[in-house]
Amino acid sequence: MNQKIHPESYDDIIERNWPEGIKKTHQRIDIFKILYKEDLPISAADIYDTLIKEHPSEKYAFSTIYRNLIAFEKAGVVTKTVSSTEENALYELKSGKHRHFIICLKCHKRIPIKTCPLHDIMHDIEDTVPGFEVTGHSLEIYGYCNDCKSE
Amino acid sequence: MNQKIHPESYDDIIERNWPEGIKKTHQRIDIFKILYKEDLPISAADIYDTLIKEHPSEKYAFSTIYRNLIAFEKAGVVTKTVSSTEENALYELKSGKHRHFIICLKCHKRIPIKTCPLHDIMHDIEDTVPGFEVTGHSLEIYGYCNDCKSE
DNA sequence: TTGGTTGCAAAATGTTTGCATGACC
DNA sequence: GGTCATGCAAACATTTTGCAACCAA
Repeated sequence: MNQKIHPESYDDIIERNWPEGIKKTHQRIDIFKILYKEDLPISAADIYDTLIKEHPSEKYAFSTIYRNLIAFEKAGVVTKTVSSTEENALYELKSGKHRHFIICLKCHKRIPIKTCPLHDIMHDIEDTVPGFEVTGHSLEIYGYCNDCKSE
Repeated sequence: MNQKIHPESYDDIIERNWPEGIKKTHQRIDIFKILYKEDLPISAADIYDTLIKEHPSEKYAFSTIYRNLIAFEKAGVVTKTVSSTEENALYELKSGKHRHFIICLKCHKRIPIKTCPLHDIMHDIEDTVPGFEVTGHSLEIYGYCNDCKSE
């Protein structure tokens, strides 16, 4: 979602991706843009910091950020995740593509992996618990990245 | 770890499984027994409730529980997990066996699955990010259990 | 005896909520 | 203009920390 295809203004992008039934306020547009530009899961605090950095004259309340992340999530355009390497929740724009991360336990860098290792075996998993209807999964791979493993 | 092989007192079990370098206090022994008997990941609040139910005359502080869970974790006998279906951390005794759960999104029941779907493909995952040294992973399967899916 | 552990209270953290003001359609 | 969203402050829940009293080794 972060590849530049054509010179296209953010206004157009927002226009095409804006969720149904969510009123456009400048705060919501600002938050949406940050999520769009970031492409990686980020925390509410990250969003707040970016907001005040990009719009020093504006005011933003944490409650606004949280309320809107919840609103975006309910509208189906944002995914919330918790991770053992982070002490607070992370949010990302739902891009359509199913994605997992390989995460460095030292520097907490998150690298998306191209394919889902579980894609071909989801049915087998469902069979392991009779009557259970599987709808999804979460997966994180841990270890040490090239920069951190030497120490 | 919860199968009954021989009549064996908890004292013996504690004795054989007690971590190195951790002083035995009755609080720690009580917490350890609860984790041993429970076998599923439980929260600090669950442990507290069980403690005061099983030992109504004793006093326990949450700080003691948290401090000792951290101590057990550092000593390598307890695993802490965070989950998107729970708003607080869960703790379980490290049983040696690698385990994942299939979790109902409605009733939050956690059912261990017998095998690790990633077991045979961990090397492939490591190859997807050059230079990364994979040490572990977390996986949770979500859906609706037999009792909840009908509604 | 003595250093580690406990209970208590208070602090810290991340997140949510109540409410009056303000902004979007 | 009416309704919904915002900022602020306070509430909230979980977890952490400081400290004096206590207990296990």
